[in-house]
Amino acid sequence: MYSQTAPLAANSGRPADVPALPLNQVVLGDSVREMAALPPGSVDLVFADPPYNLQLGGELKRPDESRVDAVDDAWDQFESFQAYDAFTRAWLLAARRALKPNGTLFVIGSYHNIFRVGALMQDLGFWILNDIIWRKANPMPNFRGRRFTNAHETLIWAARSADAKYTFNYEALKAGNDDVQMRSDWLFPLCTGQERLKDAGGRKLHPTQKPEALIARILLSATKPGDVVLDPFFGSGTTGAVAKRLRRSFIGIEREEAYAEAARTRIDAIEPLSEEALVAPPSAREAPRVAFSALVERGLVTPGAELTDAKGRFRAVVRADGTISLSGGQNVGSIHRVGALAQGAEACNGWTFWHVEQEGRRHPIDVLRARLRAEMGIAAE
Amino acid sequence: MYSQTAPLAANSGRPADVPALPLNQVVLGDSVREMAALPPGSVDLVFADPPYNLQLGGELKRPDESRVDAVDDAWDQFESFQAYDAFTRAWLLAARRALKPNGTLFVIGSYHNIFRVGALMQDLGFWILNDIIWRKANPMPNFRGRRFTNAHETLIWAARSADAKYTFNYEALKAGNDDVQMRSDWLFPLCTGQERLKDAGGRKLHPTQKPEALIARILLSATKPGDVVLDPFFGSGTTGAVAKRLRRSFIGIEREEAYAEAARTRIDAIEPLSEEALVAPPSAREAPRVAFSALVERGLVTPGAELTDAKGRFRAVVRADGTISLSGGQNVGSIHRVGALAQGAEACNGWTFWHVEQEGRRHPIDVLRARLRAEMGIAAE
DNA sequence: CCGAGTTATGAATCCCACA
DNA sequence: ATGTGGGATTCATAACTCG
Repeated sequence: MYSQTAPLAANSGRPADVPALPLNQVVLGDSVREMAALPPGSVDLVFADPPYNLQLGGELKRPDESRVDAVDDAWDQFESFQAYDAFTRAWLLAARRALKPNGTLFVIGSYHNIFRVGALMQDLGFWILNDIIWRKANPMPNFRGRRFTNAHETLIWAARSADAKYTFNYEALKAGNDDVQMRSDWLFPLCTGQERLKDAGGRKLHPTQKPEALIARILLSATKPGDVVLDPFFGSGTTGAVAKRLRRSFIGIEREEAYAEAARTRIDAIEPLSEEALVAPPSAREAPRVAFSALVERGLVTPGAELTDAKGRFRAVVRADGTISLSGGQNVGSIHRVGALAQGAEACNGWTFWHVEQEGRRHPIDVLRARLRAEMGIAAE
Repeated sequence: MYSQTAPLAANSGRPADVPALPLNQVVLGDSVREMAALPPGSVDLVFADPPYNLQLGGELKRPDESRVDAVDDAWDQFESFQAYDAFTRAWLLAARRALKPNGTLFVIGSYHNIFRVGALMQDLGFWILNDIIWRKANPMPNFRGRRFTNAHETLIWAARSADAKYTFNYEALKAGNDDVQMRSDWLFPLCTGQERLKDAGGRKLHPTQKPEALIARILLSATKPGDVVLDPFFGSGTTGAVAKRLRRSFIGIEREEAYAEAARTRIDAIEPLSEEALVAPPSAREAPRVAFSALVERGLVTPGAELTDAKGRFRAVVRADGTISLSGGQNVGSIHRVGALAQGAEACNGWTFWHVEQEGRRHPIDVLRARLRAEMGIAAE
């Protein structure tokens, strides 16, 4: 198919009764059955993005009355937790069989399914190395204001067994991360824009296409060039596209012909990176965003403290939850809103409007924010 | 102990055979037994930081450090996990019994135990609302360089059942977060420095003392002042200290006398915040209902007045009974229904959709409602 | 061509008081 | 318990429109 460092080695020297690996192919079929057809102990990494079993109720609308396009596909419907567990157990066992003794497994999921998956992994003897958080830079908001914005997904990284000598490219990751260790929380945007595959009607081809950057981080962390990556829920083929670009081999299993075909076309168009390009590029850092409540929580401002504007005309009291209340009224809200209310303005930057008196001097609360940012330093991203 | 909004109410009016709540006390004893001794349906929130390295009858090893022969490996793990699951199931059931029907539960854990806890919670009927990531600003590095820096812990927030009407202080959290929704990833530093309790020898008193800021975020999110918070693994008493400061009641259960005693001393020294620093900011949801007809009756809008949408595309006339009629048709109904009809939408918030022109300016009728609410508020005093 | 304004959308377990 | 209807609710990003 395309030049690889070691694809042939993976198939050479096998006995006549052991099937060949379908390297760099999209296999149409059931995950468990097709994994069972692979030679045991033959893949270096499994990346699995199984159905999440979302259990959605009715339809959900945005405040502007537009309808949220829910994941209501048949493949995400399970009768019960018991049925989901049986499904999970079956594919985990098949994946474990396909893994080399020193291979590792990544699974991604949400709170709907990840706890069940993780517990079953432990039951089956997988050895968890890390849980990893994909922090979404641009998650969908919670439209009804009834929960925290669901702004992350969870990955579990596990070795086939506790004593495995697994691959972890520690030095490369650290070098690409401004020379500090790669943490267990990763920040990436959703897969949108040009990267998102569209069908003939211009609609998204697959409801849950993952960003290539996320898969790239995984392959760069836990595989070497030429390694074999198995994805039993191939979908739109992101794993294959990234594997080809990073000069890894892949095996994709996908049940739906439409997805499999789209994935083949997608992967064919990929040009593998040059050998020397396969070093992790340094990641850029962002200015940390700090909320006023963080200042209160951290004790840089104490609840009950008084805020004033620069000239001392308006006064407000800091509350424990990070809101403030305007003196002489019952107006309570954010530093920005209350600042706007005080002035009768439509908007206000509370960070520069409000001041605190500390150590005999009055200074804007923005100074405290700067101090907190400095304290948080590297970790804030 | 200290002034609370409602501690007495929680114990009043109970039948003679129902035990009193040990409010604002540290109970020395076993979590499951002491929770079973509480009256059922009596607490608003449970915060649990369960151990994951229990030595149950010598059977259970630390999940992350057990080094056993490969031969016994799987069996031993199974035994260990089974014991841990039994322990988890027992305390989750006891906590569920102690919770009010609309109460919620927070559990914190790491990849060693959180998957088992989460799966069991689902099995027992808890309804997961969010999983929340505590991102550590200053995590301990991975010294061996064999894994990602373990830079977070996971919290699970769950209601007692799927149909519960749980407390979530959405508006306050948003206002304290620069007016954007609070996300599921929270950044806090570890508990260090002055906050960290020390024993007589100057060593840390408790191995897993949580930062007060983390607990404060939880209580401010999911409880009201005066609510009862139960912590079955009280340890150094962080939950009690934060509850007292935020004027919530607490019940702490701790097995080890040394921790219980240290917690009591710690909590006694806490001074509750002022009421002003804690009163909930007004939320639109909880604002007193004002009917549009009340505006007409009070003369803030006169019958016959014309309403338009923001851009003047739709017009309606106000009727004496508080209904409106769409111009150019015979549609009559509430401001909401007619607004929906005008746009061909399923629903519409008439308060923000319809505008009136008064004193030469066009503003939403919600402004008039706010004015009436203010008048009523003054009249009520 | 550029900038401002508008529209579209993403793995979502998303209301609640009252009759 | 079930149905009805008032009315509360969104953030980041990309694409598109228009002047």
